[in-house]
Amino acid sequence: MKPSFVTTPIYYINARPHIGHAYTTMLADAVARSRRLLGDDVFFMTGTDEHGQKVERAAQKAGMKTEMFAEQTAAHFRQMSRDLNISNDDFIRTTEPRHHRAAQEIWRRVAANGDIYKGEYEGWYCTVDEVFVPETQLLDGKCPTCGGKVERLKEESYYFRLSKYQQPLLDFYAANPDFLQPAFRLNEVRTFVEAGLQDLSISRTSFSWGVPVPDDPKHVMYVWFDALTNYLTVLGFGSGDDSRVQRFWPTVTHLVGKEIVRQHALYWPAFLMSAGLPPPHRIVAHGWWLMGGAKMSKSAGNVARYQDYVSVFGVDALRYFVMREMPLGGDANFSDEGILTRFNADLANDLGNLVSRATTMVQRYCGGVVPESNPARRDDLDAGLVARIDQAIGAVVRQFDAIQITGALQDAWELIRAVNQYIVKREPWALAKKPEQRATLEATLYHAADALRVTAALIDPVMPGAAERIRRMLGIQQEPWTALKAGTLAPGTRLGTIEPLFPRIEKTLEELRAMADTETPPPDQTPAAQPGALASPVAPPVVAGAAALPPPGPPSASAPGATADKKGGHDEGDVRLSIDEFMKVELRVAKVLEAESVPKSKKLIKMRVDVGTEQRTIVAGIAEAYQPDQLIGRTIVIVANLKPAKLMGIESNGMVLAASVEGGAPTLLSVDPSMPPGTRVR
RNA sequence: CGCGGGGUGGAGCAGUCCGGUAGCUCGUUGGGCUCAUAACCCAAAGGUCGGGGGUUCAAAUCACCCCCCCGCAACCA
Repeated sequence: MKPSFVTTPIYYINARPHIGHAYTTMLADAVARSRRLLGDDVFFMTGTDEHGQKVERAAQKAGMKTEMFAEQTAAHFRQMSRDLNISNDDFIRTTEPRHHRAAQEIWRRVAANGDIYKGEYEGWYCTVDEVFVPETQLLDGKCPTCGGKVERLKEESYYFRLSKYQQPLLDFYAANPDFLQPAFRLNEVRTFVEAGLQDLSISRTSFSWGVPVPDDPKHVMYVWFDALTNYLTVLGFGSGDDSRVQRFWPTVTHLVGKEIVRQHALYWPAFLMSAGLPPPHRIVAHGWWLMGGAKMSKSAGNVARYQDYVSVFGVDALRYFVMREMPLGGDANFSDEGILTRFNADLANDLGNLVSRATTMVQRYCGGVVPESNPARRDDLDAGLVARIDQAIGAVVRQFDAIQITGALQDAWELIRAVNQYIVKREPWALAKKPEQRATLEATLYHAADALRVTAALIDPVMPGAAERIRRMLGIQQEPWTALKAGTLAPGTRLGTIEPLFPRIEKTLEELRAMADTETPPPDQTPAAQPGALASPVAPPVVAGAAALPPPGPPSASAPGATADKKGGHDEGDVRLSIDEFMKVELRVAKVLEAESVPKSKKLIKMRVDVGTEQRTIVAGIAEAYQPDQLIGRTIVIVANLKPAKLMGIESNGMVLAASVEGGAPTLLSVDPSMPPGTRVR
């Protein structure tokens, strides 16, 4: 058997899993399942990336031991694999001893090759916040977040000689044009490499939550050096038994989001080359899910939870939707309308209804036993369908092989439509009334059932639950794609219990939206991914509705989502301010004296304003809505006692008040020009 | 000239590399059928392929110019 290693990225545990994580994982699962059906010996992994200062901090903030915190958040990702019916063979956590051993072994090999040297990482360090602050963000030499002092700090750090691999990488790309898909991504990476590579800082001493550097334990490995090696850890690298490394490396398909292409297509091959290992065979970069055309973000309140869609539509339907809707590489829109339409049109009307009508007729006209189709008596219609089935098998398998899952599903659905056409042309319900047509009736039902068998096999990687249910209805077992062809369903097979595969969802979007206002299920409730166990009559909780739906009118855009978020999330109780707290904010009337746009900036306008006692400079992000000339002479409201901030190198002393819809253009607040500058607003 | 993606019937997309009848799903309209989940099947309407000139016998597709969206980066205090 041909070895095939399939990976998701390991997910950083600073956030709960959302639709983006779910997508990568479902995509990888579909790839892994298709490889198995193609006869490959598959090893499929996913996992969590748990090291780094952010995790250490988050744990402190939560008042937990870092180990406990990591354990707890990693569990959400483990749960995600179960919820989504993921067939992973391993789940790696970078905090596991086996991973520490593997990462250290890679380090040693890279070091032995002379590619690691000790240097100094130098930068401005804020002792209060305990972070390095980029030079450009400094304010008067002070920390922009806390206003505290920063000091020039040199931290001892190990460096990886990435620069040495510039030419080897370029040679590798040239020799392996299919290494990264889609192809235009490889162009981007190549351009980046050609621009020249800096050596990479790969250790830190300023925190300790990481993999200790061999022979120098005050250092821990920094970000990607540690994380990327997980792909070898799961193969047993560094464990003393490298049989699986031998077998599966480098026949790997790394599924990644477009935001981490550089790490996988550049750092990772360089690390491997240095360690004397071959680079990975294939990296596949997918795009992002947009919500109502906009990027998902917590502040916009439009982060989709995969759980909501699973609870309303079922795992298979969610898997189908994302695979069908997003062609590889590009971005796509995630919307309630989209998934509802796909569900009813493709799953219920086309596939579900076909299964229903075909099995019902076998039940009714043939006593629930698959009849026979005499090859000698087949006519053109039969032969056409048989050919059509074989053609679909070839096309779908080819598409899966190229990871064109959207196309594979399109081809599978063309078959489904062809079967529906075949049934209508044959009119088995009419044949059943004429005893002399018995043979034709049986042939028709045989071919319809046979087509269902093939359909189940073809959708298996994307909808394993639905595929299995179709097989149970037909009374058959899973079969590999390698032997898949039309006409091999055994006559005499007794059907199982017939059940609706994907019952139509008659609810309107409004009703689905309304559900978004009901309670979120308790996070730990585990409805063990029942394939097709659709929305029970009991309130199927929360479609991310309000959040996911594109705003019909601007003003309410993000509000419902934010509300839902609060309800489902952890509210800290009463967030309202006391009057004293509010009075700390010093709002004052100001008059704009001068205004000019900040060069090279898109949004910023620099203004000189009169605040009564003094004049000061304020930078505001309103250039998309106002010309500088329009501002001069206006009487506006500013926050006068805000800490200064540096924007595009200009220090801003205060903040202009403006109303703005999420993502929309701001409208300045103004007061009657008769109010003198400096007047307090309260 | 910062980097990149995109603009194709009402909606969402494919086609663009390798020029030659503009394709798919949803929606709309009319018809057929009654096995099936008010499903299925057939047919029709609906497009200056963002704009402009250019190359060509022929341009959605190639080269050039322009317009407009959307990301990313640097700047939403």
